[in-house]
Amino acid sequence: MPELPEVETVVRELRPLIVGKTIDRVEAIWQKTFVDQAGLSLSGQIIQKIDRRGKFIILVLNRSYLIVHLRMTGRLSLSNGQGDLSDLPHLRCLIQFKDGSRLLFEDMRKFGRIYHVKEVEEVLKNVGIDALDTHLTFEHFYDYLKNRKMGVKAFLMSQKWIAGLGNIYTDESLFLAKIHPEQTCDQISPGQGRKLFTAVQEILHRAVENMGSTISDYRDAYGNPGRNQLYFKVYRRAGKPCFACGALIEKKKVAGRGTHFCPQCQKLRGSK
DNA sequence: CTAATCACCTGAAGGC
DNA sequence: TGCCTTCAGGTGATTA
Repeated sequence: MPELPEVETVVRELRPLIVGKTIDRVEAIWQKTFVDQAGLSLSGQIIQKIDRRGKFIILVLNRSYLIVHLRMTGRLSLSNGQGDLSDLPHLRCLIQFKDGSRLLFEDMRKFGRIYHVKEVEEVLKNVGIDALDTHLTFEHFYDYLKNRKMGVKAFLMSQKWIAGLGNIYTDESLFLAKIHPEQTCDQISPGQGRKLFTAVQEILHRAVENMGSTISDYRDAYGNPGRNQLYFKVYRRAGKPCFACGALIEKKKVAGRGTHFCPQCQKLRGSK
């Protein structure tokens, strides 16, 4: 479900709602959802701030961290504590605050996780720089690309170098940059690389402005869907005409995922 | 190092 | 109506 823009939307919405709240207790309704590796109590700790890196949400507490990953169908929302929890069949974890309100984690498919750790790196050690981090320059980006024999879609999706892109925004970025998803990284020229770098930023910024994309499950912290799906150029448009050239959009499995691209605009290139 | 497959889960959609 | 297969905004482990 959520990629960087959806996670960013949730973080921005939750920030004014939960920063400053004191935790009373955490209840795991589905055991596997909550992974406690901190070895200290959550009770009495105050949420100092809420941040994000890639698709991870980081709650900074006094003496430890809660790190949330929504995976495919996870949702976070704040409840005033009055509602009936039995109305929420997919509730997996609940963070009860001293003021009576609570942060709910619902997740139909049970892939999502909430980690309680003493150090952020315990969870994020293999996660690269955030795709919208202002410290990420083109030179930096191209250094990651240039000697890699991996396909560019797999590279963008991996999270290891650049974090935040998932299946939707990878396909949309590659279309905007006119690069074939199976293009090998080391065959991407500096000029193409520059186009890809700016395409990624443009696609992600626009998606954040549109409060993310909703295909079926994603909802923000208020339960609202995003509207960026209205602007997809290739994602889920297989068999439809390309907006740029009219050729039919293709779909094939690349890097293990359903991948959408225009065979005319995004040609595989053999050399630089 | 890179790619492919499976595993983890539930539910929706399409074919017959 | 119902059964069966496939697919889904993700990622981690394991196997070639």
